[in-house]
Amino acid sequence: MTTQRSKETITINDIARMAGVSKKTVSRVINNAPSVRENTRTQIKKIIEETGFVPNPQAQALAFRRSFLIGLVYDNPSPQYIANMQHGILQALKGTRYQLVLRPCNRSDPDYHEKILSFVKQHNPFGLIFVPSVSEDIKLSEKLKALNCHFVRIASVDFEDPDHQLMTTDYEGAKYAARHLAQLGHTKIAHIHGPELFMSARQRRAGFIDGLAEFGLKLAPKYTMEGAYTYDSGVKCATKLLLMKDRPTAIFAGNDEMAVGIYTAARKANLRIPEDLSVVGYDDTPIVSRLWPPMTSVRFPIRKVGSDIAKLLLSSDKLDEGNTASKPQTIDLDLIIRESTTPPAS
Amino acid sequence: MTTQRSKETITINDIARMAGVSKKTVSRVINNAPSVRENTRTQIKKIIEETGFVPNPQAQALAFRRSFLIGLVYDNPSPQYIANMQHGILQALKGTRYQLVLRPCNRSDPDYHEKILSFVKQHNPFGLIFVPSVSEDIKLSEKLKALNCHFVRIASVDFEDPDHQLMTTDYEGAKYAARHLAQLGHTKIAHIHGPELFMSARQRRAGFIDGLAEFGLKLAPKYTMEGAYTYDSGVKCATKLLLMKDRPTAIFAGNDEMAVGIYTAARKANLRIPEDLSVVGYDDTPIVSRLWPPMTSVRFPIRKVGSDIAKLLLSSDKLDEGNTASKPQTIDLDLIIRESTTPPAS
DNA sequence: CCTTTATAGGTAACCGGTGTCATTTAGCAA
DNA sequence: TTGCTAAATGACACCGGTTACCTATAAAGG
Repeated sequence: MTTQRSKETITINDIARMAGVSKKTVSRVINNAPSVRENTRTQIKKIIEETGFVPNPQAQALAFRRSFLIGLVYDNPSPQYIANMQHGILQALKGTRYQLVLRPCNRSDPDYHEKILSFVKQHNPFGLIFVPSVSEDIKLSEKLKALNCHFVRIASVDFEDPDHQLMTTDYEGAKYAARHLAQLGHTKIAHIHGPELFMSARQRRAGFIDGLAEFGLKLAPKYTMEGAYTYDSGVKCATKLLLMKDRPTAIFAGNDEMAVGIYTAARKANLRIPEDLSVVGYDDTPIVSRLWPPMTSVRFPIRKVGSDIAKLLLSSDKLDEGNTASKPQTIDLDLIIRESTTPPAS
Repeated sequence: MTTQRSKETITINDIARMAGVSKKTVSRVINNAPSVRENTRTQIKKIIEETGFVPNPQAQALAFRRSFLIGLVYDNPSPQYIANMQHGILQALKGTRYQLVLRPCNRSDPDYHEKILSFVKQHNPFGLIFVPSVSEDIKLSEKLKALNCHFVRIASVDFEDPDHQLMTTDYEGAKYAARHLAQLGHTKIAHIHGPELFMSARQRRAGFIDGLAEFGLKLAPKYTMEGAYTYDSGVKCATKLLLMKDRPTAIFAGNDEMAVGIYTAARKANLRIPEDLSVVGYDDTPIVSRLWPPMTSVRFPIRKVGSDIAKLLLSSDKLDEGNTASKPQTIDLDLIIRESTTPPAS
C-alpha cells in the first residue's frame, strides 16, 4: 500500500475557513443538524455548493461507525434474476452516496451466518438487502438486529416483521397462472414447484392450488413434482410427467428456468407446444420470449422490485432530507400470455 | 445517522496492550513492515490470530487514503455476461478483504468520465476493473493514471499498456468459428457482427475473415451486417439475410444474444436449423444449450476471465504476501460444437 | 574501551470527519 | 438597562488506524 498525498481534495476545514466558522458548524450543516442560524446555514450551503465539496466517506464511516455500503445478499443461482435485481437497486441508488456491494452466500455452508455477520461487523454497511431464498432465513435476521445494521428483504409474505423490513408476492401470481389454464379448459394440469425450502415455492404452489380450486379443479399429487428451480431439474421432472400414460396437457413451472426445461423435455418426447402441451412459467425473464414458441409467464417485475426495496432501505436514512419515499408495500404482477398456451386438444 | 457504540470490537490498542508493545509495533506487524524482531513479530501474530483481530477497514482507508473497494465498471447490457463476470471476480476476491462494488456506466452520457473519476476521488477504491466496451476507452484510462488508482481491463488486444493492465482475446475465437463452417463445406457464409464501436466486434470480424481466408473463402460484403449485440438486432439482421434470393447457408453471430435472434428469424422464415441454416454464436452463455437445437458457440470462459483479471488487479497489492499470482495473460477459447451446424444441403 | 551505525521500538501528530460539553450570543421579560 | 434562558457556536477529544520522526539498545569498527 503506497501512500500519496493528493493535493486537490478539499476538506471540511477548508469550508470552515472560507465561511469563517468552526468545522463543527460545517459538520452540522452537512448533517442537517439543528442549532445553526438559518443565515449561517445558507451561507455555508452556498460555499459547499460552489466548491463542490463532498465529505470524505471513509472519515464519516469511521466517525459514524457506519459506512455507505449496501450489501446485496443472495444465494440465487439465476443470473437473470440477480442481474435485473442489481439493475433496479442501482437505479434507486443513483445520485446517492451509497455503493452497492455484492455478498453472494451459500445457505448450505454451515458458516454462512458467520460470514455475513463478520462482513457486517467489519465493514459496518449502512444496510443489507436480502433476496430469496436467503431472505427467508429468519434466524439470520434475528442475529442481524443485534448489530445495528438496517436490512430489508424481498420475501413471500408473512414475516412478523414490521413494514420496514418486508415485501410480498407469489401467491397471487400463481393464481393467475391457474386461472388462465383452467379457463382454457385444461383439466389434467401439472405443477413443477421449486424446493420446499423456498417460501416462494410453497406460496406459488398454494396460489396455484387455490386458483384451480376456483374452477372446481384440483392439483393431483401425481401431477405435482418438486424441482430445484434449475433448468436440469425442469427437464427431469417434465420428462417424468410426459412419460406418464395419462400425461398432463398443461404444466405450470415454479420459475422460468424450469419451464425452459419443460420445452426441452417436450421436444425429446416429441410433443408439440402448445398443441400437445401448454406451458406456463414464472418470472418472465427475457429468455422466455426468445424461445419458440414464446412462453406464457407470470411477470414478476424484478427491476422495479429492486428499485423499490432499495428505496425502502434508504428510507431508514434519517439524514436524507428529500426522503419522501412512500414505502412501497406490494408488487404488481401480470400474466403475460404468449404462444405456449392453448386449449387442450379436444 | 444514529451512532451506537458497539462494545465488542477489538482494536489495535487491545492487541498492543496484550503484547506489551506500542500500537505502532502492532501496525508494523500487520503491514509486514521491517524493524520488528522476529520474536516479537511471531508473538504479536499469535495474539492476532487468537483474538481474530482484523484491522478496521474504514480507519485503514482513511489513513492509507485508499479503501478496500474494487469497482467493476461496465456498460455491457448483457445480463449473462455481467453476472458471470461478477461470479468470477468474486471467486478471486473470496478470502481477501476487498469488496466488489458495481459501477455501471453509459458511454453515451457526455459526463460519464466525470462520474467515474468522481467515484474514484471520493471513494479511493483500491482499483477498477473494466470490461468491454468501456475497457476500450483509452482516454478514460489516461485520466485514471493521474489518480493513483490501479486498474485492469479486459479488452481485445493491442493497447500500448504494459502487461499489468491488459488481456486479450476474440480474434482467435472467431477464427475457430470460420474454420468450422468452412470445414463443413459452407461457402455462402454470413456474419452479423457487433457495433463498430466495440473493438471486440472488429476483432471477431477480422478473425472470422482471416479464418475463412485459410480455406480460400471470403466474406461477401452483402453477407456482412452490423448488429447491436442485442437479440432484437439479431432478429432484424438475420431476417434480411434470410430473405435474400441467394441466402446464406450459415451465419456466424458476434455474440449469443444475436445468434438467438437468428433462431427466431429462421423460424419466421420457415427455415430449419441446422438443415437449412447453420448457426454459430459467440460466448457460449447458458442459454445456447437450452435452445432447440442446442447451438454451436465459441466458448469464452467469462468466469475464469473474471477471476483472472481480479487476480491481476490484486497482484498490485504489495501488502499481500502470498501473492504469487502469476499474472495470466491470455484467454483460452474453445469452439463448442452442438447441433446447430451441419454441412449445407448439397 | 569508546564511537559509529543499524535496528527495534516508541511518541506524537495526522487522516477527515463527529460527539460532548463548555462558552458565547441572542431574545425577551422584568 | 439588567437578568435569565435558550439557541448558536466552538474547543477538544475521539473514531482506529498510519506516517514521520525520535530514542534506546545492540552490534560493529577503530
